[in-house]
This record gives sequence, structure tokens and C-alpha cells, in this order.
Amino acid sequence: MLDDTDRRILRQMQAAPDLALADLADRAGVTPATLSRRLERMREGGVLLGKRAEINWPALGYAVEVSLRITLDKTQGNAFDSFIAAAREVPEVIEIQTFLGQVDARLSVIARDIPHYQQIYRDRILTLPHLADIEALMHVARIKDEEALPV
Amino acid sequence: MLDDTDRRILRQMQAAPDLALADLADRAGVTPATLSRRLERMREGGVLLGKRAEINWPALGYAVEVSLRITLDKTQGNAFDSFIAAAREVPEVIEIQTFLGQVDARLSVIARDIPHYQQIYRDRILTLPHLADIEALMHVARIKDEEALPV
DNA sequence: GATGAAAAATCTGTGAC
DNA sequence: GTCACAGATTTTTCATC
Repeated sequence: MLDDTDRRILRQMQAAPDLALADLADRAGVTPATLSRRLERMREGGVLLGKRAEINWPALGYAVEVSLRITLDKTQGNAFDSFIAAAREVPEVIEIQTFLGQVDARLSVIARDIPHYQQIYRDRILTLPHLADIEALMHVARIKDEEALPV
Repeated sequence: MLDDTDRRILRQMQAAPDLALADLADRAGVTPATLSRRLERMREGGVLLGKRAEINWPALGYAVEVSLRITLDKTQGNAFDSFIAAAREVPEVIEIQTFLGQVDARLSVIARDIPHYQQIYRDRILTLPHLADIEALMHVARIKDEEALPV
């Protein structure tokens, strides 16, 4: 379903996502036409989901990022679904992850500064439905190494 | 430094990252020429970091994702730096986040299946330097709502 | 100083081999 | 899979507000 050439393409694409097709083709050792066809195949196969614009939040004035670990009160019907639905509506929540086990979810929240974070926390997080427990961690850095993914 | 037009562009770009420039220009209510110039300005200003290809790991055969919460033994010199440096070298670690506080870092690890995860965990995670404590959470879903970001 | 229209340059996708 | 080309897209130029 996916051969070494495809993997090489994906690897190069992670290492240099903004490259034009011709340059990416060079690096992956194929011609642009081949690359174009393989990308199309991977998009159709659902392996390649699309592109995402990366925004530098601190540069935009959002200096603070906090990771919240959430446990829900699951005694009521669909606590999970209504919690997620409500959390998605909070603009400052930029990421939601859900888990199997004792902890139910993790939210990443961004804010301009600490007072702004406090305000979001009180007004928009603590008011989310079915909360049982929250633990907060102040974020320092996010590191991803695009060149060493297991493609 | 960043006006409403820029914000509108960023917002539309998050909502539909794969759109061609001309279509994006339409939605943001500017001409392609203006859009091109403003994007360039935001790239230079460091607000826009670039585009990133999104890979569907399960479709690629990586069905398991685990979130590891790491506490380090900081009694030795630069535990932090050497831990991060070593973690980056593990291909299956697709994300590293560091924190201020009692918990030091969070790693996202992907694996083909549970036995494969166990193998990575034993051979590549537990061998990382300066580990004091690890807590693992099995990942269920990752949700991001690009249409409700605080741009 | 930034914008819009149109030309110029570049890039992508398709068909033939 | 490759080559060459047509079509589409992006960037730059130039005049304008």
C-alpha cells in the first residue's frame, strides 16, 4: 500500500513542508510528475490529511500557554461529549486530547499574559460542564523534530 | 503591527489551510496581490511560521498513541537538556512539551500496536537519561477546532 | 504607504511515451 | 516512471488613491 518512495516523500515533506513540488521531488529523488501523482494517491488513501498553517502565538501577543489535565464527573449521561463540545467553543483552547483511563482529557489554553489566563480560567474553563478535577501546568516550550519521525 | 485585515487572513487560513491564494483572498476580502504581500510580511515578522503537512498516523499503520508525563531527576547538572536531546532522537516521539513546575515534560509516542509500544517503551523510553517518574495515558482522539481560534 | 489590475514568472497536473 | 506541455497559480510591476 505504501512503498519506500512514499515514505521518503513523507519524510522530506515533514523536514521541509514549504518546499515547492519540484524541489521536494528533487530531494525525494523522483520527478515532479511522479511526486504529484503519489501525493494525490496518498491524499485519496487518507494518509495525507492536508496542510496546516503554523502560527507563532507569542509573536501574536499570546505569551502564555497552559496545559490542563481534566478529569470528568462521569456519573451523568454523556459527560464526555458535552464537555468536548463546550471546550471546542472556547477560542483560547487550541488543542483537545482525550484519553483512556483515569485522566479524561488534556486541553492546551493560550492567553496574552497571566491575568488574561486567570480570566479565561475562571470564566471559560471552570464553567465547562461535568468537571471533576483540573490540574494545570505552565508551558515552557514545544519541540518537534520533523527530521526524525518514523515515516 | 498587525491589523484587522491580517487577523482576518489568519483566521481564514486556519479555517481552510489548503485553499489557493485567490480563494483565500476572496474570503478575506482582499485581492490576491494584497494577500501575497501581507503573507510575506507576516512570514518575515515571524507571525506565520509556515505550513505543515498533516499525516494520518493510523492510516500509516501507527494505531497507538501514548502521552507520557515525565518527571526528571534534577540532582545532576543539565538533566533537562540531555533528556530533551535524547528524546528528540527517538523517531516514535512525535512531540515534546516542557513545563514549569513539578512535572517536567510530556512526550507523545506513536507505535504500530501495543506490543510495538511496549518495545519502544522498554528500549527507547526507559533508557532516556535522568528519568525519575513516568505516567502514561493512552490516547483516544485529538481534536482541534481551527474555526474558533483567538486570531 | 498601501492597494488594485494586469503582465510576467513560476508552479502543478495531465497526456503521450 | 519520465518528458514536455497546457493550464493554473503566485508574484511583481506600475499606476492610483
